[in-house]
Amino acid sequence: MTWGKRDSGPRGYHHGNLKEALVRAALELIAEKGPAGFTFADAARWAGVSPAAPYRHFRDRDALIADVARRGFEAFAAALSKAWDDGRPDLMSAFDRLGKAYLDFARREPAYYSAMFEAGISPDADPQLREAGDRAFAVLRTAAEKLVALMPAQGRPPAMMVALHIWATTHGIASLFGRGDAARRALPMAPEELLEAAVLIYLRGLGLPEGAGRQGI
Amino acid sequence: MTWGKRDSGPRGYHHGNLKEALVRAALELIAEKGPAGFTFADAARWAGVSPAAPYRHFRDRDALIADVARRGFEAFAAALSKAWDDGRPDLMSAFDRLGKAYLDFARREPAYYSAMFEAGISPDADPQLREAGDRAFAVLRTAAEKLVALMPAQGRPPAMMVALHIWATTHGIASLFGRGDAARRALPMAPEELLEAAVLIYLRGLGLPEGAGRQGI
DNA sequence: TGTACATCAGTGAACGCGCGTTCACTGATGTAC
DNA sequence: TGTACATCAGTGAACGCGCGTTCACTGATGTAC
Repeated sequence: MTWGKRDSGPRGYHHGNLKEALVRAALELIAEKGPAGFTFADAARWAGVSPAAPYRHFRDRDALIADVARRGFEAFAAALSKAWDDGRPDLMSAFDRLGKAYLDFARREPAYYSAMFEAGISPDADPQLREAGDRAFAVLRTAAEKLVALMPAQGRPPAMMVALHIWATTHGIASLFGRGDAARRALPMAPEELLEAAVLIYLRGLGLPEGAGRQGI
Repeated sequence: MTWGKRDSGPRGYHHGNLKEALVRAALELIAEKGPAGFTFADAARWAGVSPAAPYRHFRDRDALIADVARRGFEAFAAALSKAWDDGRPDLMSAFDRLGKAYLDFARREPAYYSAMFEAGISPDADPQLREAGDRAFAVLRTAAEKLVALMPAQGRPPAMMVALHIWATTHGIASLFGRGDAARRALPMAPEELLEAAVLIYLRGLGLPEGAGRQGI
């Protein structure tokens, strides 16, 4: 993707799409310097616009970041949803894809991921933000439900708990090892392998019958 | 703890312990406003000293944060080590204590935890920082080794991997749910319970004989 | 189809502010003899 | 024990800078008739 500052041909007095441009500026700048390392004025400069212009679209810097986070959650939910694909062709491989999609998103979109989880904005600040976040989590939760349903009815663990376990482990791996930035720990294996092994062990621990959820079973 | 700005009696021209005071100031301010939300000048003001004074002790703001992170890792290693207590009286309860100590540290010392994991400073920047970090991780790793040693020799998983799994899960829970600050997700159970359940399931999945590592076995 | 007008989305200059950093300085402390 | 001197750890004033924010303004766009 090559979002230039002026890639949409000649512009006049009006930018035409400043709101979008500011969001892109924020993403660029967060990716470059971290969520705390960019300013409102920076974003305006990046978009090629006067420092007063952003105020037409966002109340302040936090509102801009919140909007970035919201979009991030939406993209995240879409990516997870696509990977999960309703559990096709079989639960286990869908589950595997889901984890990889999670790590992939964190690595490919570190700016979104930062805005979503590390920028210190509360999900309760904005209902739309919260909804988008909930929608992303709902994918994990649905997957956990399908998985739990494979198990014998008695002794089934709560799907919510399973979803939270998977989320925490994946988020932990992503934030400790799975990012492009420096400040990340080195690993003796790929984050994807680490995650896959963790999930396999965990699911075995849940008592999921070996081979359950595999195609043909 | 009540670290006042001038709690050590009357001071003269010399502060006497400015380096320590600056570290405390950083902790206070990080806890208040996040790792990005404090400035060198802020720290000086907090310590009751002119804005030029900190330069006698730290090259710049990053050096101060790195020092805070190093001390954090040292305190962290000590806390984990104490909780682990060489696996006494039995491995499973020591393991349980270890996880709780981890979460407890993240909650009780959010400023340290932020500086260690979220301030964006690379562990490679400073050898002492790296060593302190390694020492903390070594506790987890030792615990994982002892645990793995309980298993039959063939099919033993690598202790390193087990340590990384536990670390990632615990870090994930701590950073998603286990902190005092806002911007954290709500949970239908205590982070400690969530972690304990995750570890139990995981260990079962590793094929650890039920009851192994319990006292009397 | 033209035209008058309202609204929208930018400008650019200005402001007060706090930050990081440097500098010559000075009071306090430690040490050699 | 006293004194001269070196070193240490602060001061305080100053600088240039970029930020956030406001303001009256103006060019561009949309719409009623």
